[in-house]
Amino acid sequence: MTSKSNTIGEAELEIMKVLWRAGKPVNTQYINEAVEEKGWKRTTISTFLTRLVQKGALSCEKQGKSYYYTPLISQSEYRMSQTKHLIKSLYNGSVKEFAVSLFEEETLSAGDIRELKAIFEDKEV
Amino acid sequence: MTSKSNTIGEAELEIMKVLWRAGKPVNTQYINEAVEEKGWKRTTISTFLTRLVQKGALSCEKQGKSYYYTPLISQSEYRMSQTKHLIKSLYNGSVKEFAVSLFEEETLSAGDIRELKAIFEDKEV
DNA sequence: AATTATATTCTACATCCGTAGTCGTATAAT
DNA sequence: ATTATACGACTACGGATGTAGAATATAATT
Repeated sequence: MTSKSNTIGEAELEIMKVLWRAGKPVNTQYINEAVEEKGWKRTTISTFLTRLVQKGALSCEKQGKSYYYTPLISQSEYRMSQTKHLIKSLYNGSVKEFAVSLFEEETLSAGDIRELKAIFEDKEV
Repeated sequence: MTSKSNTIGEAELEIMKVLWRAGKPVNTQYINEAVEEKGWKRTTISTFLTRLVQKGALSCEKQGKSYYYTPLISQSEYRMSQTKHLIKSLYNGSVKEFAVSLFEEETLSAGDIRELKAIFEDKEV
């Protein structure tokens, strides 16, 4: 048991996305600027960072004067885990049900589906 | 503002699933039996039901002595909304990115992918 | 060094969710 | 009529999360 809650909240996720996009360790200032449009106070962002570090989602390291943050969970790992969780919790773990649903329900637009179809057909498995 | 939190929790979702599976209004007793393996106390289930009604996810109606519950959100609606949310929040809203990721990352097994491929190829869009 | 600007920590609070105890009432059994 | 049951309402509580003020530490500037 990792004992980590491992749950990244919606707001916290926005921070992770900044880090993933950056692709390199960045400092608080960078993050602050990157999420400026969210209208969060500095201390709010700070709280998120602290909690993410506590959760083991980020590591931070002091370089020079400020802290630099690095994701310990990669975007693809996170995507995977969330997608799996969705399929498990809503589709009885059946990928097939999931796929069928992508079609049958209007989850996706016709364009989306054409796109998907193309991708799948191209792919050699 | 809908003022509804609209967020159905993990445990609450289990109740919804029972209702969806039932396909008809069922009473508390039925629900209690259906989720017996969860080991929840009676009052816990009661709380979930109350909250789900408050959230507008269920309606309840007294018939005879007990309440009968009916989902106000269908399983497919819920599946859709969750899937969309996932794609939006993790894949920049791009279905393409999502699909690519289903392949590239090891989200799905080779078998899963073959299955998907088959489904998509069969489908006329 | 003293002052000012800036960053980080600590503390706080409301809400949501999982979980459940208690109480009152309605129903059934004795 | 009394007692045992079953069920729904109300209350509670801890942890997670979103949000941020206050206090403190650190760095920059005069």
